[in-house]
Amino acid sequence: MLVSIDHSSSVSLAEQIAASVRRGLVDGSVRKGDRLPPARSLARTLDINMHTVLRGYQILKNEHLIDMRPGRGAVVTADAPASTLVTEACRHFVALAQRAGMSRTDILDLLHTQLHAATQGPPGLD
Amino acid sequence: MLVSIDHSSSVSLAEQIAASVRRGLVDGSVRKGDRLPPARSLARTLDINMHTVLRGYQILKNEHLIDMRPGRGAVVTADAPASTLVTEACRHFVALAQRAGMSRTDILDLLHTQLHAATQGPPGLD
DNA sequence: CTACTTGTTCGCATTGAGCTAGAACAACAG
DNA sequence: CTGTTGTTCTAGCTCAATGCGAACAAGTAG
Repeated sequence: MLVSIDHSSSVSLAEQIAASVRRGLVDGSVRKGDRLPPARSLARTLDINMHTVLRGYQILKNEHLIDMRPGRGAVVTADAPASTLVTEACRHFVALAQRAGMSRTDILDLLHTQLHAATQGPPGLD
Repeated sequence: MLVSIDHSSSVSLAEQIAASVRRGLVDGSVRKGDRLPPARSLARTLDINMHTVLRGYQILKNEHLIDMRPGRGAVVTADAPASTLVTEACRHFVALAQRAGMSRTDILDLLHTQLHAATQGPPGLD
C-alpha cells in the first residue's frame, strides 16, 4: 500500500492517511485481515509525528474499517472493497450536500426521493 | 432569506453564510437581481464581525453567484446554482449501493454513519 | 516470568486558519 | 455635498492541527 501525504494540502494529514488506506481498500492493495504499518514506523517513513498517524488510524476505526489494539497494531476489518466504494460515494454526497447548505432533513429527503426513483427503474445488475 | 449560523459547527462562519445564500437560491427565496443585506447590518444581526460576512460574500463572488461594489452592495447575478451536482452525487451513491446489494435500511444506516462522521469535531454534538 | 512491540493517554509548545476589532479609503446613490 | 457600502490595512485573539516527549496498558514472543 502506498501512503503519501501533501503538506501543502488543505486536507489534514490525518485525513490524508485515512484516505490512503481507503484507496488501498478500493484498489485491492489492502485487504481484510491485513495489518497496517505501526504508527511509529509509518510516522518515521513519512517524517511526521506518530500521533498524527494514529489520528488518521482513529478516523478509520470510527468508520469501522480497522480494529486497533496495543501490542497487536491496526488490523483491517472491512468487509468488501465494494462497500468502501459505496462509502466513498456517500461521503462525497454528504460533503457536497452540506456545502450546499442542506440540512440533515434536506439530505434525507433527497435520498428518499432518489431511492423511490431508483426502485422504479430497471435492475442494474450487469 | 434566512441566514442562520452555528458557532459550534466545524464549518467556518463565512462558509455558513455563503451556504445560506446558496440554499436561498435553491429554494427560491433568493433570486437573480436580489440584493443581499449590507455586510454591516447582517453582521449586527448575527452578532458577528463585518469582515466575516464580507468573507462569506467573497466566497459567493468567487463562484460568480453575486457581484459586489462599494456603495451598491452585493447583488445576485446568477440563477439557482448547480444543485444538480448534489442530486447527481446522491444518484451515484444510490446506484452504487444498490448494485452492491445493499438494502434500503443499509443505505440509510450508511448515510447516518457518514452524517455523524461528518459532524464530528468539537465534542458534544448530537 | 521477562523483554519487546504497539496502541493509549497525558501534558505542553508551535503553527496557521478563522474571527474579531478598529480605522481609513474608494465607489456609488440620493 | 452627505450617507451608504464594499475594500483594504494592521493588529490581536482563539482554536484546531501538528509536533514532541513521556509514561502507561495490552498484546506478542522468548
